[in-house]
Amino acid sequence: MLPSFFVSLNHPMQSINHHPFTKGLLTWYRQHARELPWRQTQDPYAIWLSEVVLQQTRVAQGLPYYLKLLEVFPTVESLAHADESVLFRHWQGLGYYSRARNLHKTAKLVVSDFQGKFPTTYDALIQLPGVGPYTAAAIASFAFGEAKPVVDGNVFRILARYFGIETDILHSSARKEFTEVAQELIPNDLAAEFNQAIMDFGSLQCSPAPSCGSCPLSLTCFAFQQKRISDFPVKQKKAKQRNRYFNYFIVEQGKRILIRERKEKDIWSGLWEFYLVESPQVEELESIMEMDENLSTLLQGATIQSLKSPKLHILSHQKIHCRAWHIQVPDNLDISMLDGFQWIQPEDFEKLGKSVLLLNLITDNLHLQIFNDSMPR
DNA sequence: AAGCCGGGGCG
DNA sequence: CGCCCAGGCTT
Repeated sequence: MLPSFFVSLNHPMQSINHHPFTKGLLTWYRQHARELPWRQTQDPYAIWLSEVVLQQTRVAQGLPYYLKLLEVFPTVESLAHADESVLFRHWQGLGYYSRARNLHKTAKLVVSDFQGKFPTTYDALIQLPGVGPYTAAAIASFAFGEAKPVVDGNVFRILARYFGIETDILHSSARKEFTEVAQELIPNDLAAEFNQAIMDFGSLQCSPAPSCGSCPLSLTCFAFQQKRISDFPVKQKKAKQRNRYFNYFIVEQGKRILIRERKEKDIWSGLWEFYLVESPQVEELESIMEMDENLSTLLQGATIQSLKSPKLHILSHQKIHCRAWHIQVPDNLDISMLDGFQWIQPEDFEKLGKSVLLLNLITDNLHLQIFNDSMPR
């Protein structure tokens, strides 16, 4: 849904789109258009080739590959009849190699099922292997003038800023919403130009670090007017789930246990925990001891037994793989206080804040003498 | 809905 | 050097 100042078109066949965004964009493009080789042709084969090469690929990186591929495979027939290994040889270094496989598939398909002529509509193009919503819209508009808007990262960014669209662009519903907005903006008689324009505008003017000072659309741009340029597009921080391996040691001497407060800039800061050794992966006890000098010292003359523990603790952005051991240090062993650690009576430890992982660990091991009657269930 | 595929550019 | 890129396919 466009903001209210958008004058909605009454019928879809209207030929001129008067929206200030569209007018400004096209005016800008006529002064700033990049000269790119695939813009000199109407050949759907060359356009398709360029679009596949440019998927997830910067123009500067894809350009030499496009030129070479078009030279080696000037027609869809030549590509269809080529040995796939030859195609891969020329794709080498470009990445995303399934693109090459699908390119060959589609070339053979176009030759065998379509007499070497590419389908001429968005709906037919999107059926081809390696042709998704973006590429189908690009070919349909550039080669056949169909008024389908391309919606890529540039378009998400530009429309989010200009209209102040708060939708998370990583959300599954975002493509539909942004496509609907773009569909209302694209002029039926200038679809190809509009699509080329919005790509160049995203690359040259409304880039991730935009040049608003020289932008002809800034006067009507929501993000610029609100001084909220950095707020758009809204994009959920991808909280990559990191695997971490926590090895907890319940170190006991007499009736007391060794604990510390988490103070670093990390999860559970301000909460309390047992002696922890974090390892880069699952490790044998011997390896963990080697990693930690203090632990080696503590273990001299101590009895040790492995504990039941929650195997996996899932946080929004981390997976904690947990193992635990119980260490009983002889009363007569003198342990100089470890830096940052302190001894505590279990009943006092009960009063301190702990992570759910640690609470689960305790609950799983209430049979330990040290926890009897001192910890809540 | 989430994971995977690859390079290069950027701060 | 970690982060980003935002297209299409697979699971």
